[in-house]
Amino acid sequence: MAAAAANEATAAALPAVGASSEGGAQARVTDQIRDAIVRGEYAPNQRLIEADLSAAFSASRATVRTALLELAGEGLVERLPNKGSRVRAISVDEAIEILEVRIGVEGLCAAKVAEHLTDEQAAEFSRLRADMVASVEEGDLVEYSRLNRALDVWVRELSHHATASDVLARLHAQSVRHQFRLSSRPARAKVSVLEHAAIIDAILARDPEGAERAVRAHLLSVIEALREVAAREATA
Amino acid sequence: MAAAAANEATAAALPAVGASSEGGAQARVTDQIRDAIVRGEYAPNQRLIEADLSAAFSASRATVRTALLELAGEGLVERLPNKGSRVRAISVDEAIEILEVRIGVEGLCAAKVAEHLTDEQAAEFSRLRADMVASVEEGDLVEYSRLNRALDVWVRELSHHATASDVLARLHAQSVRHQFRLSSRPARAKVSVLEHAAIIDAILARDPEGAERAVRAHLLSVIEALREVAAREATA
DNA sequence: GGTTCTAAGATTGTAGACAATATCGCGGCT
DNA sequence: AGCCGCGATATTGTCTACAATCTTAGAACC
Repeated sequence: MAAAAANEATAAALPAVGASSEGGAQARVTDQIRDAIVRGEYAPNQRLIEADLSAAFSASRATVRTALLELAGEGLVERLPNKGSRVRAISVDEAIEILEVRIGVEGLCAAKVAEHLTDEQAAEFSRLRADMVASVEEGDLVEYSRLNRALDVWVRELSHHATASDVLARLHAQSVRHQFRLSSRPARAKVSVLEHAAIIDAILARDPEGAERAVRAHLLSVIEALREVAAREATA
Repeated sequence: MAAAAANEATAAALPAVGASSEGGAQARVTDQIRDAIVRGEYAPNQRLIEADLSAAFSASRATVRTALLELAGEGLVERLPNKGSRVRAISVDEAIEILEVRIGVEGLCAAKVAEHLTDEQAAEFSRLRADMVASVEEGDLVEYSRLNRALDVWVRELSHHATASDVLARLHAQSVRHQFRLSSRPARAKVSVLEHAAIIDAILARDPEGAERAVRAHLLSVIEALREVAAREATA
């Protein structure tokens, strides 16, 4: 069941890559390795030996190789020429860099959504907003985390901005591990939900610049929180 | 000479991929195909048949295949499962999308540069600014275009922001063809040089927000120009 | 005449073997 | 004892052959 949830999350994060249901050994192995990395089954910096993966997933080395190339393109795997592949480790500094880039790109998406919002979409956003507030009040952090991702995905989708979506999908996939560290802190959720509400409010008000500002404020806050957590961990 | 210039531009745009000088057939073929695409030797949407490329570059099909995977990761090649690869065509709409994303990311880079500017860097930027103005006054469009790219690369480098640099490199590689359409218009250069000067001025003033605004203004202007050119071409 | 089935051709996907390269440990030398 | 070179091993890079899949052309049929 946990595996199914992880699968779902990954599929939602990278819809462009291709349906994971079928399409030959190629896509299957790629998806399996990706899931294993995202779920943490393979640790950061762990070497990914083609022969081992080949045996583990019962596919030829050529297939595994193709999968690794693909994942390298997504930024999940690092390939050192003649030295092999390994799980790319994202340091806290890199995670912050990713968030900084997301400010601009996600801000753009939010602005686009605010600009072209239909009434039905507005209703959906209102509902999502209410659900997020409720989940935090009830202390249901996993539900809140789920809604969180849903908001991200919606904004991406409704922006109808393929380029931005691609960039965000790639960045998001890389920083899944760090997202996780924050999402489990109740105090963090209380702050975060207000910021998310502000984003939705700006979108509902059909205010592109306001949405952009709200996204920026939220991500800056996430950066700050990440810095704090990192500092605390360093001293501990 | 034109070929050498194109080569240089590509190498500068994607320094992370690896030195093109050596490193096995792998990198060589990848670079050759990339150059061929960027230079327009292979037209957009043209099919890239592995066997053909294999013969053309005297490498095995596996090597070509790996190269195509790599290029797909860079967004230059489109891979349709079981149907082959082709040169990815960037429509005007997509080019505009790319520019919109660049607003945020390049703005971030410019802000970072403005924030951490050293005196030597400031001197270099001043010189570049003067050179740009001079090249436009003399009507030397190819020189101006070169300085243009130099400014972009410098800002990326000096931002010390690996994530943003990667994203920008990828986006830039895809839109080379459209850049080209604008750079050859003298009227455009006269406007563009003012905007570039404004960006440099903000950086020299060590004003991060100003730099971000200047970048945004410039790229919005580029978008507008691209729309105009596209509209003119459509009616013609 | 048009449509659909079929078969041949073209092209990609997969597999396994071999070559090239890097890594690591051991023995000899200083 | 420490360092350097050298060989053994592990791993990736490359090649060739074969299988699967898609595309296209032609013939049979309605």
